[in-house]
This record gives sequence, C-alpha cells and structure tokens, in this order.
Amino acid sequence: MDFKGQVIQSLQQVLPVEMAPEKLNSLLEIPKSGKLGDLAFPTFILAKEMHQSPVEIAADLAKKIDAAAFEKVQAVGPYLNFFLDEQKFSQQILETILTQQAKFGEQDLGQGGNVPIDMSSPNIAKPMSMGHLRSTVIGNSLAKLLEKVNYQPIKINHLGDWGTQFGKLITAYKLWGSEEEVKKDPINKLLEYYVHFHQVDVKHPELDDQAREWFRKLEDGDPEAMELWKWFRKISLQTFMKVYDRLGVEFDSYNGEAFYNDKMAEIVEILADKGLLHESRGAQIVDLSKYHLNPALIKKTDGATLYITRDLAAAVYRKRTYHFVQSLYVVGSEQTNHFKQLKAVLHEMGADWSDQIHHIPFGLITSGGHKLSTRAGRVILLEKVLDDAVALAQKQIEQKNPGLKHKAEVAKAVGVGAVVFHDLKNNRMDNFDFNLEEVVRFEGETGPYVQYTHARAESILRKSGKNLGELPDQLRISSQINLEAWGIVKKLADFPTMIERAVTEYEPSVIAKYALHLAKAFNQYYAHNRVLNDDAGLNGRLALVEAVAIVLKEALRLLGVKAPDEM
RNA sequence: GCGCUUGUAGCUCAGCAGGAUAGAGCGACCGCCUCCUAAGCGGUAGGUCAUCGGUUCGAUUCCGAUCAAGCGCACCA
Repeated sequence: MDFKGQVIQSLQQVLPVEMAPEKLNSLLEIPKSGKLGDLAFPTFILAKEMHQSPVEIAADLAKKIDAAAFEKVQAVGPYLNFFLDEQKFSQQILETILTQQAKFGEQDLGQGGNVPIDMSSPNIAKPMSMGHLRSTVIGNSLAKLLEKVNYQPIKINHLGDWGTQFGKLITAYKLWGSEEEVKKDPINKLLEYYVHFHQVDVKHPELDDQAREWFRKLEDGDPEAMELWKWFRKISLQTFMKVYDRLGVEFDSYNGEAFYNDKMAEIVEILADKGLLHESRGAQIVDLSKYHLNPALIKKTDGATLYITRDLAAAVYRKRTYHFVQSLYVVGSEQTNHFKQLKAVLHEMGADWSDQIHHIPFGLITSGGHKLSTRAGRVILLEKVLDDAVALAQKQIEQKNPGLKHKAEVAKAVGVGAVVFHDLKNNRMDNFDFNLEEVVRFEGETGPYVQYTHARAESILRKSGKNLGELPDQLRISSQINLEAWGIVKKLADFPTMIERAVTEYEPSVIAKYALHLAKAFNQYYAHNRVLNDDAGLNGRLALVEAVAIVLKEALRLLGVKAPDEM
C-alpha cells in the first residue's frame, strides 16, 4: 500500500467520527516545508463536532495513533504530521527508477488511442516566426507526453498552403520577382514580394483584382498558376524542414489546407441536407445562436468556402482516417471562438464525437508591445533566433569548457534547448513580449541550467567507473539520508504524477517546472555533499545521482530538449 | 457594448480540486572554486497577493462587482 493509503488507514482507526477514505484523501495535504513532515492532516473540521480546539485534537490523535508504519507522527499546532520511513522509501523509489530507466513514469491512460495533433502549421511563402515556435514545441511536447501515457499521437502539420494570398503572391512574383532571386533565398524573397504587394496596393487597388484573378486561375487548375503554387510550396517546405530538423521535430502528415479542397463539398452537402444551412446577407451560414456564438460562415457571398468549412472537412477526415479518441489543435488563443464554432457545427451535424475536439490555446507573443504581423513586415524570424542562440552557446563553451568534445553539437543542443525550454517554461496562456536576451539566457531558470545539472550528474557517474544498472543489490542507502538527499528522493517520486498532470492539463510547463525543481534540489545536494567518497554510502549516493540523471534526461526529452552528457 | 484570457517582489513568473511564517529566477548588494564542471551554491534587500464585497473555522486560491491590460466579435486564417 502506498504512503497515503497507510496514513488514511491509521487515521480511521483513531478518529472519533466516521470519515470515508475519499474524504480523508482530499483532506490530507503536503506540508509547505519538508521539515514539517511528508503528509499532514488538518484537524479544523473536527473542531466544531468535538467541541475541542484543533490544537488539542491534533495532540490527542498523535497520542492515540499507531505510528509503527511511519518514521514518526507528530502534532504541530492544528496539524497532525506524518513522516515517511526515509530509508525504505528511498531505496524503493531508486530501485524502481534504476530498473525502469527511461520508462519510469510510463502509465496507461490512453489504451493506445489515436490522438491527432494539429500543430505548427506555418504559411507557405512566409517565414516561421516565434508564434509558430510555440505551436510546434507545445504540440511536440504534448505528443511525447501522450505517448508516455500510451496514447498514439499523430502530428499533423496543417500547412497554410491555400487561399487568396497565393493570388497576391503570384501577382507580386510576376511583377517584381525572378527565379534566380527566389532560388537564392526562397522564403525571404517571397516574403519581400508579399510585403511589397501590400505596400503598393494601398495606392493601386487594381492589383487586388489581378490577385483575385490569379487565385481564380489557381482554383481552376490553370497550369502556370499551379506550377508556381507547387514551386512555392516545395521550396517553402524545404526551408521549414531545416528548422524542424534543428528543433528535432518530425511530422506524421503534411496535409495542409489544399488537401481538403475536394473534401468540402461533402460537408456543405451534409449541412444542407440537415437543414442547417441558411442564407444571410448573401452568405451561407450555420446559425449558432443557441450556443451564444456568432454564425459560422460556410460560404462567402461569392460562393467561396472559408476557414471553418475547411476545418470541418479536416475534422471529419481525421475522424474517419484515425478514429481518434481525442483531436487536438495547438493554435493561438485568438482563435478560441473559431474552435467553439467548429465544435458547435459538428455537434449540430450530429457528430457525437464533437467533444473529443480540444483546442489547446496559447498566449500571444508580441514585439515591443505590438502584435506580430507578416503583412506589416513585423516578424521575429525563428531561424534568426535559433542562429543567435546557438552562436551564443558556442561562445559560452569557448569560455567555460574550451576542451569539450563535439562542441558544435553541444552548442546546438544548448542554444536550441534554451529557446525551446523558454517557450515551454511558463503556462501556455501567458502572453509575452519577445526579448532575445531573455530567450537565450543560460543561467537561472533555463533549459541550459537543467542540461548543465544533468551533465554534472553524468560526469560523476563517468568518474565513478561503475555500472549501477547491473547491481540492484547494492542500491542500499546505507548512510543516513540528509535533508538534501531526501528532498531529491521525494521529487523523483513525483515524476509520474507530474506527467499525468501535464497530460490532463495539456500543459508541458508542468514538466519544465518539475525539471527545474529537481535540478535545483540536485545542485543543492551537489554543493554540500561529496558523492565520490569511498565509504559505505557511496553506492547509495551513486544510485541517487543516476536516478537524477535518468529523470532529468527523460523530463527534457518530453519537452523536446536534448540532454548532452557533457557541456 | 458583448465574450474569452489575465492582474502576486523593480522585471519575468511559481503557488496541484482553500489551510501552518506567500516562493523562485533575473536585476541590486555581499559571500563561496588547494574538493565530483562556478552555465553552480549561499546570504541581504524587496509584497495592502489590482480594489471592494460574499461563502468559510480559515481565501492569493472559490463566487460576485469594480478597475486595468491583452485577444476576439460574419464573408482573412
């Protein structure tokens, strides 16, 4: 039985009133300070019934309770504090971790169910920005977390590869572009044309007509338009792949908006058949007033489909193809209403799976307090940020550890790790104003801090010259456990719970914060205790170090961050 | 105007279904490398937890109102 169960059982034997185990379970809490114990029972609720002060009740219970199963049980003020048997508990948790290695923390919440994740989704012919980074790294981390608890994630890069902007792009390219220029620097050149278009069309609205015409041609399958579109898509994707490669992110599908071009008619038909489609101001809509939502625009006045039409087709396609148990969309919080509408329309269509759709929103990244805008040319280029971060990491290595092997590789892991970790450290919903120095910081609560801690642990293990994984009998914690080591052990034991929380809240930051806390605990231990002393406690300390290395590495992996053995 | 999100230290943020003196990091100041990587560790300074009410034995946490900020509010995605 687990510790909490033992506490509940012992409490039930001495409580003067009947209390269900579930009730007790919810009442028990973890004391703020480890010095106060490992679990506490507050006695306030008993005060009224027993006509006694909570302090007296706690003292009374402490006298009566059978403390055999615990290190000790102590009344402090109105609390009854329980202390774990540190020896036994430490040995048990360390053994578990060293045996399971990277599998530690795995659980079966998903029973293998498919979970498509709509993520990253950059627009063709536009550079990836920090906003895409958020969607990419949150989606990637959620995929790894879901896999860890036995779901089957399917990472879908829903590319923005269709829409009227291609009419504009083709127009701009025909007017000002050249093949050689684009080949040299694809995305930046295409972006340049696009931005230029928006600067010029303010004074020359006739350009918009040209753009509309080119998009119409594209939809009609005009060879020249199609050729250009395919080319733009191909070279854009090639550029994106370089970024994904650096981030270590892979996708299971690149089916973007264009993929659903031939799948929307069916949706419109279904909506019409069910009598859900109405005309309003010349457009075809689905009324959602009973959901307190704006109507969903299925078709524009000119008959063209819209964003939601495409997403409806995508949702239905994904259900049919993957038979998902959940379908996630890692998309900015500004689109919250869109996804409410999406779910509502699906519900109206009779899709009983509409509540399996979950929008995973995240906060906005601004620059100098302003919203980013590709049109206005106000972007934070992701590639540039990664370049800067890696260059800075390189510099740092030259300074701190010039003799290091595989410098370039480590610099990449640390630089990219800093950027990714920074994005995952805080609650998804937090907005933040972009600040390069903040993002590529290597000290304090950062990815490199966790990586460094892991590298320190690995370094000790290397120097010990032992292979602990093969020596389970010697994991005995023979020396007395000090407060620092005990703090680590308790954190290690929390890992599975943290994973569960991260998954149920769709919140990678739970893992990032956990990794920081564990790293902090280990660094405190490291600063005050020498591991490689040849005494009776050596094996126990090494077991602790290895367990920390395993869990830190695994936590970083779940965030999509590499953990070099040296740095 | 309506809806969603958010208001905790100078800055960036933690505070798991309310509970014991509100915690980190950065920045500031002061310490610690004859010892396993100082990308580290320790200390000092810094808070009416936006405001006002309500529920409760107890509220930073739950509810309501107010104020402030961000985002969204049909033919972009």
